[in-house]
Amino acid sequence: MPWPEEHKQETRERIIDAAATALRTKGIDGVSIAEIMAEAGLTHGGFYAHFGSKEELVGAALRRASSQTIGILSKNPQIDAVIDTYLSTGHAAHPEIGCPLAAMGSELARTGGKLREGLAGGVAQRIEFVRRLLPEDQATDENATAIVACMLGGVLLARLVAPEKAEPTLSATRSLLHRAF
Amino acid sequence: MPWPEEHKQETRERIIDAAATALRTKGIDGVSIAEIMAEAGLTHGGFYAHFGSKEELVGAALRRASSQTIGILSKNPQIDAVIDTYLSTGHAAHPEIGCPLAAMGSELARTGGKLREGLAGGVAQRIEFVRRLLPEDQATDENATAIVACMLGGVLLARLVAPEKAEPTLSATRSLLHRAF
DNA sequence: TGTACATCAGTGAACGCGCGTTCACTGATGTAC
DNA sequence: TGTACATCAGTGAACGCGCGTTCACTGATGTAC
Repeated sequence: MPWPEEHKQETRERIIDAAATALRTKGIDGVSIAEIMAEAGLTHGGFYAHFGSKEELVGAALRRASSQTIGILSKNPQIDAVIDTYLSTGHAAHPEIGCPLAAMGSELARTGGKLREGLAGGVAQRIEFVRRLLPEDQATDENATAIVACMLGGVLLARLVAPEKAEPTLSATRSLLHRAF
Repeated sequence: MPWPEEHKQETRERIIDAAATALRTKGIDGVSIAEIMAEAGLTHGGFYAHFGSKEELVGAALRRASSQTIGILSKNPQIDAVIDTYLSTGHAAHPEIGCPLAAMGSELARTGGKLREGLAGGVAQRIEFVRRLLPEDQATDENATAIVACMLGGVLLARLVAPEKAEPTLSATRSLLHRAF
């Protein structure tokens, strides 16, 4: 083989990373393949040597972004810390490295096909992650689901209000969740 | 004047209504001016006699959709009823007649300019609406904000999970909010 | 060790297509005589 | 009352443009001798 075995795989990873960032910044329709490839240091023509379609890349980037988010939240595996990290000013201000559901949720809710399936799996994983952090007598699917929903809504709303209202919005949602659990 | 005074205004209203529905169904980038005009029974060429740009129409449609949502929620002006109506299966299943923040939230969070300003106003109105419904000792901006955030997140998450998990997701969020207020 | 070669990751021009926007035109309407 | 007219809401062809996708080609690389 004329090229090092892992070379193509590394390029693929670089494209996925670029896509994971760009998609969360500009949305699925807001970013072009050419833009993502340029970000990865390539030209757009080579794209289809790595992925069958834009949708396939979006799926891979979504999984990557989900893993990153759970990874960050896992650094402090306590329910209060997870709530505070997710509902932090930093997260609200930086969708490009944050939760893909908060960054692209309403677009994702509209998609069908393979994207949809991967999505449901990612959400289930997220809920399970939260459930395991709850005290034993509260560790239900129901409670974990409600927490994930409220965290998601808190960050999304913080991004929708006027900038000076972002932190109060996050704080209000944190208070509600801390009071409830 | 060769045409009845109110004729053009009525056409404009029809376009806004068509846009308010189409945008919530397919998103801002997912729907074209031609599509909206056809839905209103017109051809695309006439669009610019009514609006200066697509963005201007989106702004008008957003205000329309927000009013519709508050209108529906106002039918039962009690906090428990509002929570149950917003977090209902019907709302989750019908974004096209529901809350525009839940239907287009992540796209809207990315917009700038005039759309952004109108948005912040709409959200503030929503929070104020909820605050007035709270019992006097709880009627704070903070509490109302947290409730709006959680309702928004609950519906969005219900649309992201597998269909059979939608109702449990809504129910879990309703429980949390009823317990907290 | 040095060179010719086969491989294939990446390049860049090109393709149809649908979009937002523009504009010359049409034809339904109320008004003036 | 009937007719010619001015108005302007709406039509439909056309425009640039950027998109996802395709494909013939290039050139950097490891291998065989």
